[in-house]
Amino acid sequence: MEFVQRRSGISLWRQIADQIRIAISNGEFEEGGALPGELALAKRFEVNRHTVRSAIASLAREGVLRVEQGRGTFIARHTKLQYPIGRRTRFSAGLAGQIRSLDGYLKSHTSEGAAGNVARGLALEPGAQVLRLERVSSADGVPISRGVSWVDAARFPDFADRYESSKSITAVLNSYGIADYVRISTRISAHHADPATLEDLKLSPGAIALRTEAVNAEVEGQRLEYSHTYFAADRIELDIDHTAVAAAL
Amino acid sequence: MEFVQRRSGISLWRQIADQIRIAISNGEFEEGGALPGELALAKRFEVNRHTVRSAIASLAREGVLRVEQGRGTFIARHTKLQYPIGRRTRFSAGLAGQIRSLDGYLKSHTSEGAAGNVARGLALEPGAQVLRLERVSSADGVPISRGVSWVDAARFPDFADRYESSKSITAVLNSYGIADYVRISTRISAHHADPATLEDLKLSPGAIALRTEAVNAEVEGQRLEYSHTYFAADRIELDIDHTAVAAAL
DNA sequence: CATATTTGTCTATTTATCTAGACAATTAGA
DNA sequence: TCTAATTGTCTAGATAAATAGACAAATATG
Repeated sequence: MEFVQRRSGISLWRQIADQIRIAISNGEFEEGGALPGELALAKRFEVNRHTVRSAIASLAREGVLRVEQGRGTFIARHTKLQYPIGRRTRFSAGLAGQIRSLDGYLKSHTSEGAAGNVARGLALEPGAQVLRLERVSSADGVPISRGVSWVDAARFPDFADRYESSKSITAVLNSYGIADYVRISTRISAHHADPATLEDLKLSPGAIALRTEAVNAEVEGQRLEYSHTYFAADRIELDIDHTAVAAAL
Repeated sequence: MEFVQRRSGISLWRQIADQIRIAISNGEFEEGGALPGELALAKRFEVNRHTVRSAIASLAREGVLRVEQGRGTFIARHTKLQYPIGRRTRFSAGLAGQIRSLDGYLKSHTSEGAAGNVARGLALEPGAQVLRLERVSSADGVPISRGVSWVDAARFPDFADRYESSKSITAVLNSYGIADYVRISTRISAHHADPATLEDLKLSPGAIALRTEAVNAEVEGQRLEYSHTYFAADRIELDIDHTAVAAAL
């Protein structure tokens, strides 16, 4: 937590806010503990006190800091959610115990021809008809992920209707007689969030989206679902337990 | 690729550059294909032509775009490296075939008392003496990751010296008589890169670091190495193959 | 209660970013 | 060779970000 660059396209207050956020996330401050004073921070970053105040104000708006006149500035929120990924990944089960409520809504569902990556993921011919479902999930009222899923339209003709009533991929697959499924592959990347993701996850420009590209299949290998999921990187991290994968077999 | 926000702490040219980068990464343009003209982009983003030019100039400096007066602006680079992660993850082997050369250097090595997370990762008592190695790796001359590894100082007293000559964790472990090891867990998160990472990976402020926190152990479970690795998110993505994990058993 | 320390608010100034317009230089094609 | 379309360069002005300083308001402490 030391330097800021000028003329980089990122305002100084934003760079400072990012560094404070990282420091908190690294555990350099206790939850509920005090941040150094505005004058101390201004000296440390070699900027004006007002610039530090802008950074603090933005973190306070996000709920990361709590400011009290005459007393100081305090760390309000600390931890990220942990989303386990493995052969037995299930969206809702993974976060159980970490949050009080998990809800989501189906934002849109359309039928379309499979693009290259979708066709590859589902092992279909390019152009084959697939259903595209877009959903947004929130934990305790805070949006955490935006997901786009594709399934074979021929095999799951009314997938969207069934999803709308159950709100769970697992339940819908069960209703089609699929008792069990496993994840075949997960590809992870990170990007600056695109406008659609910024809006759905209520993020501000420059925020980071952790993206997973995943394929779920029946135990015998028949492809079921291909998905892109965008997580708000400042609210969640992905936890891959290789031993659990082995045990699950 | 549509909107930019003012007063967000991210300059307009930077937001536009990020969105163009995302569009290229999503495959919306052919490699070698032309970007829309500056006037068209200015209209699309509802900004002045000069603002678009700033965005293009920064992407050209990075080597993402190539600008030719009178002709247009073209996509110069396209693909990201793919770094496989699984129970048998090996740093150097994973990128074989994707790049011509892979080299790294040991930036520092020190001895220190194990902090909480390090002690947990290595299953040692907090405060136990551990070696801390910091290394930077480059593929074809472009830095792609910065890693910090910790090992038990009692068990591997001259780990750093051996690493310096072989430049490979696997080789050093072999030299200690450890023929095989497996990855127990990987935790993945994404952050704005901190100043040290920005410098080591030659990134500009606002760039994204994909971070893995990993534990490697002997097949019988004895902990060997705990590490934090920061990847330049615009140059590489992580590829988790759950089936390969199963096969490796 | 007096004092030091903290955050809050105001004004003014400087610096950086963005807009606006004009015209030059290069290229491709009719 | 002429024209249209592209990127390159320059000047000027408007808007936003950052600096500088003064003082108010709230809090904790001796």
